[in-house]
Amino acid sequence: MYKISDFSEMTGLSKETLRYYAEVKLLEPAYIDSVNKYRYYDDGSYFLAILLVKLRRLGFSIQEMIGVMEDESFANLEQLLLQKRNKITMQIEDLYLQLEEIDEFLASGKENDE
Amino acid sequence: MYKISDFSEMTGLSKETLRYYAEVKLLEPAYIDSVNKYRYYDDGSYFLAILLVKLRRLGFSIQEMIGVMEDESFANLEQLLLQKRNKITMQIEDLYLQLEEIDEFLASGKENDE
DNA sequence: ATAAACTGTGGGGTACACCACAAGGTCAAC
DNA sequence: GTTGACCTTGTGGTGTACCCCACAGTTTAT
Repeated sequence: MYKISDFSEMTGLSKETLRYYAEVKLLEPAYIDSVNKYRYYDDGSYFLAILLVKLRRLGFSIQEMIGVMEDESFANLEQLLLQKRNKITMQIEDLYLQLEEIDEFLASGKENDE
Repeated sequence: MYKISDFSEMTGLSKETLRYYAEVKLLEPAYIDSVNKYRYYDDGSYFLAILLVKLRRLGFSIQEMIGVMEDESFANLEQLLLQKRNKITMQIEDLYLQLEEIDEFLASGKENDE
């Protein structure tokens, strides 16, 4: 069982982030001392935390990560990853459209200059 | 001179947005009645508002738009558009990296499954 | 003159993902 | 057993780009 500071160092998640994740029920401590309210994490928490760190790097939002964690078997993880893939693909398309619009704007500017 | 409601309809910017743009000094009314504090916009405002609507569609943030408006001659508009283009290009690259990471994650998941 | 329609300011709220205190209780080490 | 490091909760703040509401003053039309 690790106290929050140790666990923070192990995972790279700040203490505030860990408290926040507990608050939003994204990653709840394995055990909370009923007397002093200290949060204790275990190796299972560690596994989950590492997964969260990865997902965060992949651009998952808190809500999306909660979606992942809700399914304890992670049977849907692949599905969710594919969904995320699609989202990103759409974002890329949107950005390409913005690029095109900027290029059009630039082109129209040139015309007016001449 | 147009009152805020008329100007809102002309430009497609909501009254709240117009007040907000005035507050952040992005688009200030041409004239403010010193007695009743009514905001009045003119055709110059209209030209600027239309530009803002366009820039907004191009993904410009408020700060970026303020950057555009600070230069009354718009001599730097092209530069700023090119900068924005670069930003978007970088965002696209980041998203591609995320895609790759997801693909790697998916691939590693497959391995573990078998 | 009066009512409807308009305007202003000020304040609060939204979503996101935390960070930064402060005040008070607790634990570990010596 | 005391000191210092640690933990808790609670509150407030960050930045973005607004929206919404109440209350009060103003203008416009009849």
